[in-house]
Amino acid sequence: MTEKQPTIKEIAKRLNISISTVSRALHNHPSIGLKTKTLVQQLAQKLDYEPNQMAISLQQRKTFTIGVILPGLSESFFSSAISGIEEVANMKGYTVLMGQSHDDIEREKQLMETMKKHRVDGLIISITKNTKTYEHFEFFKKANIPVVFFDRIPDMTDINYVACNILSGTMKAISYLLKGRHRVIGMINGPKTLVATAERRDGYIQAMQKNRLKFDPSLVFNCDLSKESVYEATQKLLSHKRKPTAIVTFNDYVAMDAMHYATQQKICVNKDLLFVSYVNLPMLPHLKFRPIASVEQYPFKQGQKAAQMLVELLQNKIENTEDQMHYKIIIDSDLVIHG
Amino acid sequence: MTEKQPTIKEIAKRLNISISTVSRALHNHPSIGLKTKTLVQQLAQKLDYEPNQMAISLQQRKTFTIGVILPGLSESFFSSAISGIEEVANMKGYTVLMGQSHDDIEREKQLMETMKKHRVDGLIISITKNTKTYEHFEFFKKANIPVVFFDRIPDMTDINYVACNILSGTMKAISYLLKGRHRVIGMINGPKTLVATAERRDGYIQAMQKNRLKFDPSLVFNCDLSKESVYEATQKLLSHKRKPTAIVTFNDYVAMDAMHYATQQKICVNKDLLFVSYVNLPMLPHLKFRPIASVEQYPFKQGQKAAQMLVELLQNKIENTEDQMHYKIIIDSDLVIHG
DNA sequence: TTTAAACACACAAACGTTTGCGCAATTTTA
DNA sequence: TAAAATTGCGCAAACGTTTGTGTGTTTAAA
Repeated sequence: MTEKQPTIKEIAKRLNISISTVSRALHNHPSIGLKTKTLVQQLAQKLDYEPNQMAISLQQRKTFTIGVILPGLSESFFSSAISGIEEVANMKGYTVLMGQSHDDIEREKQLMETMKKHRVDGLIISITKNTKTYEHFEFFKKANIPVVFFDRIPDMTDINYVACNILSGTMKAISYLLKGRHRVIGMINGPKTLVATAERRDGYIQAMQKNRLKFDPSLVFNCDLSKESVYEATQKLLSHKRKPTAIVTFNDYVAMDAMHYATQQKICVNKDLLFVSYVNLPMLPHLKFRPIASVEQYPFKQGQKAAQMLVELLQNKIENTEDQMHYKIIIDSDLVIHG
Repeated sequence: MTEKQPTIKEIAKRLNISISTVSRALHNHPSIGLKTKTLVQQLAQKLDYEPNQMAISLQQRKTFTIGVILPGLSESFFSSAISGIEEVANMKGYTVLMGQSHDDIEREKQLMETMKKHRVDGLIISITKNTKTYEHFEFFKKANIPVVFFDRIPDMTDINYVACNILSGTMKAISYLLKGRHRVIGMINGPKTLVATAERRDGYIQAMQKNRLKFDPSLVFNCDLSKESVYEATQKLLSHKRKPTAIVTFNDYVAMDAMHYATQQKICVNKDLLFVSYVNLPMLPHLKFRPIASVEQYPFKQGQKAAQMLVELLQNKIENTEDQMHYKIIIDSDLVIHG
């Protein structure tokens, strides 16, 4: 019953040959005779031999494991993203060690410790919406293990990241509304800690400038993505002296909450008040009240890109240890109209 | 720049003491003097020393890692589940190695190989909807690494699993409809490979028996969960000689597809035709057409239970290697009425 | 003062691999 | 036929830990 997992030592003993020969035989090393080679391979097969990755990792100082830290898989954005990551990671021979921060900084730090203990070769991380201090990232830098930031990127220089072009996405969203003759457009933006929040704002501003319209900063409110803060922001917009006919929200969840609140206030959503948001949830077409358009950010593709980037960093690392080069990928977003 | 990660050997050298002393000092071993102990710990702190889990795992023949294989994180059921798993796993000091099978058997097998290579201490798996052969699970059994099946469990004896009481959930669902005077109830069931499919059927039968009503097998159709097959099943039900006034579907996604199809056929969903389903997606209240009730399966809780079970197995393993005991947990489901 | 504990530490083996080097036996070349 | 090259394999070190056993001091008991 309690058979131990077979080792190459075991195989060596049974075949009366040395461990090194077994090792080489299993790797098809040219200096091993065909006869012993097949002998070894057959026995290995028979015993269900599977190399011990721990031993290999120790010896090679490489674990073929990448860490992935995301805020939470419950958001479809992130679950798609991790699928993209996993796909290319596995293709390249890496396994993913996963962790969810649940937007808790302490948890984020703790996860990073675990990842370090487990000697992940690299890390992909989408930071907490509250992360303001970045020392825990410095640790990784010092330890010389590459980090790719993903979607939610910190306000640091000298980092690798892949993100979505929120600015242009926002411009598309605003322009779409402007074409629809909307002149008073509210915005429920995200937490100020996120660069994506700033980008939304900038996009709004630039879109207005491009159309030679004046940007009214009193029309944009920040929220922390909680239902309550969304309600509050919505309320403020609804009672604004310039009553908006359309609102751009940080993402679809925010939009849903805002629409809920507006409906309660007897506002006829999608008639008197339009919403445009981000993420473009797959569920959108099935919703009762839905944003009229949503900025698609291609999370799966972003995940793939991030993983590709990391793998590349992992390979370049061997040659140039002193490189100060940093990869930055910004993928395009598109406005998807749901009519 | 390219500083190597510090090791206890490094610490030992700098302090001119032996490796073993450093190791024990870091573990607060009583046989180390207070002076050296603090000396070591301070230096370790200063160097950002983090023990190399690979070396530890090799030495202890234990990785403190558990594998989790799920069909796909895009379904909120599974993303909740993995959150539950991760929560207790982390609490107990384990890290999770994650993989998605995407309902592909080959991928499932491949993932299990990877997990074996990485010497996970245990495995939690929710099998593919197509998995019919079970040899790859035998490997794990032989290797003596515990497996906990989760939600989608194979039709095997001598396994550990946690699942949801689908039978009673179904009975609740059917009873609810019967109370609403529905007498012709259709069922769009899942793939026959899943036990959960059989349980739904049995639940239907038993609920009818309990109410002294005749069960009509011609009212239940199987589908493979794809949109097309759902449409087909719906079509068959709609053209059934006994036209159903309510349909129980395998899960909310199936319900959504079925409702979509029915709507296209000019059926007034939720008036002429009611739906009841399973999973109880968080999005449900926001949908345009939604099942009138859905069986909540508490995926997060199930995940927690599964992880707890695995951890327990991991601990018992030390003492009784020959135990043939198997844990089975069946958690209750509830019918949530959405009115 | 002698003897026995108690203390604080060092040595070395082991976990399962990979890999540079060495060495004998065989084959090829001169 | 002798020298050189090739073939096929073994030895041993190394990766970073943990831990059983040994050993030299100091302290306490007799």
